Amino acid sequence: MRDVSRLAGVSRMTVSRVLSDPELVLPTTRDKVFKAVADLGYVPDKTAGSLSSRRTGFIALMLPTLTNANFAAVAHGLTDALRGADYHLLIAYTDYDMAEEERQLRNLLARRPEAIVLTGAMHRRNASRMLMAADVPVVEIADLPSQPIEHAIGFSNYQVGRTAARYLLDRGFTRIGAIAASPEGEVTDHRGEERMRGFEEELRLARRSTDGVLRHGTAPVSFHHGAAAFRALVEQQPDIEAIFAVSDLSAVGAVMEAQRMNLRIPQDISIMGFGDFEIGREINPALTTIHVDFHALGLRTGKMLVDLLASDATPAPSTVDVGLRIVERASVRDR
Amino acid sequence: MRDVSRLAGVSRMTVSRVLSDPELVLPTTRDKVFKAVADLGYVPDKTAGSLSSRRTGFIALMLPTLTNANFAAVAHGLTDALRGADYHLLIAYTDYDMAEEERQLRNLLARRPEAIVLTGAMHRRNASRMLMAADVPVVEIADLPSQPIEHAIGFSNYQVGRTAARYLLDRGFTRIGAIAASPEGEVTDHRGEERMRGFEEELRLARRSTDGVLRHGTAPVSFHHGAAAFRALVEQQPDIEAIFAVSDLSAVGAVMEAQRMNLRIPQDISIMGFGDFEIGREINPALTTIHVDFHALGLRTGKMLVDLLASDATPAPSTVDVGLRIVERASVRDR
DNA sequence: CTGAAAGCGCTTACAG
DNA sequence: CTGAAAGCGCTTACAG
Repeated sequence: MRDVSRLAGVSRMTVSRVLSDPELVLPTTRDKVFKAVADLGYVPDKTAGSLSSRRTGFIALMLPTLTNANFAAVAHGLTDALRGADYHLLIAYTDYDMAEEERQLRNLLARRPEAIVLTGAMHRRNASRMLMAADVPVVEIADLPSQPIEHAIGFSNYQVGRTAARYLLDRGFTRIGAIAASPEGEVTDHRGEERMRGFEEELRLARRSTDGVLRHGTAPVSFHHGAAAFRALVEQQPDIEAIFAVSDLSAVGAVMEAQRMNLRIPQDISIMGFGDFEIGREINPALTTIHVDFHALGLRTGKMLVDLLASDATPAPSTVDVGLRIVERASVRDR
Repeated sequence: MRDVSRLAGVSRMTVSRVLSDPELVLPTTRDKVFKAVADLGYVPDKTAGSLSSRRTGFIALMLPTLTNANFAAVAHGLTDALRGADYHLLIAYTDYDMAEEERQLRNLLARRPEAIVLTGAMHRRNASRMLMAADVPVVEIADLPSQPIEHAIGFSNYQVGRTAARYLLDRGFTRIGAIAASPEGEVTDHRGEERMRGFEEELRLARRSTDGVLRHGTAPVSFHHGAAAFRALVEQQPDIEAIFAVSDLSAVGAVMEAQRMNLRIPQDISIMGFGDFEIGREINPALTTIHVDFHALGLRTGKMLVDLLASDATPAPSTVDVGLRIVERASVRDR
């Protein structure tokens, strides 16, 4: 910046002004500065700017993984909302590991983000404490927590499970099952487990057996996991009629495994998933699923953040349920 | 930090030392400081530290998208290599948009990353200039450029295309096609187009017709894109025997569309893809594809960076070809 | 082993 | 409309 100011023949203060709010400066001065900036290829140092202005322009985003299309959609939505607002996303992912969440959070905090966005509901005691002490807006997304730290935008995974079970019950099935990862593994898919809890609860309320609800293998779920869990379930419960998979990923794997086992979907077994992944629309039969608009969730979070950060007031904590929607396709029939 | 030093009864300098290299400080002093840090929940401000030490600890990573499992694998690999090395990835994605690449690069540069990693080969003039002027190591990944800016770790998409065509020719097919997005769209998939170029070249060298090489629809490719392109190609060239899709995503879409059209894979048409995505292993028939180890690519990049940043010397630019490998599964047969 | 001084490259808050 | 001074929260480079 010193070089720029020398070349333009103005003070460093004037360079700073031209770069942050050109309107404040006389056009002739302004142009000299722009020319010097261009000639030198000068890019201002935001680290110094952040320290000085006490505004880093960082928004921290912590997700379990980037490999999941729905979480990626959240990141895209957030980016879209933030575009033009001059915030930079600081992305971290935990690989579904709570200890890693804590470690990452500390790293993130050291960068002094102006807001923190993370998947909600499950945090270690220490992580929660750090979050509360952070003194910046915290938004928990995706999973709606029973006790939000501050703001929350998401949906209830428990309701996903109940909705799925209700849907299958309404189709007239009586022998209903579900597949998910075992919560005993090295990593736990808390969101999937919540869906299972809701699913089982709805079955119990309908006085149906939960014997077909199978926790199998380790998280995170995948196509392959779904295939293996499906086979295990069908071997255990040969007369099962309808299955809910906690993710479209495992549901698609289940459909593929069914083909290999010469089971017809949905004539022999109905299958539904969760998440409305693109692949579910393309397979044969197309997958019935539960849809949550993750991109919109990210967008909404971003917009809320922009408003929040623009105002001086500290608004009351808010919780927004973005809801969910059953997408009926061909993989579930009426009994 | 001032609060910590007061509480511990030492100078701020001592606090700084305890936090960066505890060995330098007497155990009794050290413990007082640790206690004060814990009591206050103090997290050092890296923005200030960066400015002062002239080391931000940021490594910039710019990718076309986060939604692609292979690019996500690169990011994971990089993270894995950097774990413990106390670097923080600053991730940006361009959505396959060259203008956005330039904009993002400027944002990234303002954060003073200590190294820049980005997908190679295609950059705007301005972006290239900024990269050369950046005065930090630049690593181009995935796509091996003909004229690397500095370091490069990746593979040749042109070779992918040639390898695919060679493989199908060796199986004895004569009526061979390919599907990709049209480069005329709003965004261009340069990598896919390179694969197509290599594919066409190999066909030409074998004196085969390239009439079955179809560019259809807009990038980025997807399951749905593959389904549509496959249908279009088969309608144009009903006697096509074997097809290369520039991505497993479109290849899987093609297999699904074939099922809907009652075409048997591979008895009626053979299909192969690129990228070895998980879904390709699960579908029926399993997909023959070309595999590149993207996680290893990310790992290798990260390790190279750690070495590079640890040494004072400026090593000569290096180019590493990680190669590729055909994975034979059931979707291609011998003619 | 510990601390006082200077400074990183900006912006804030004044002053003129 | 422009500039000189002070300071953001750390680390570097000395000194003792």
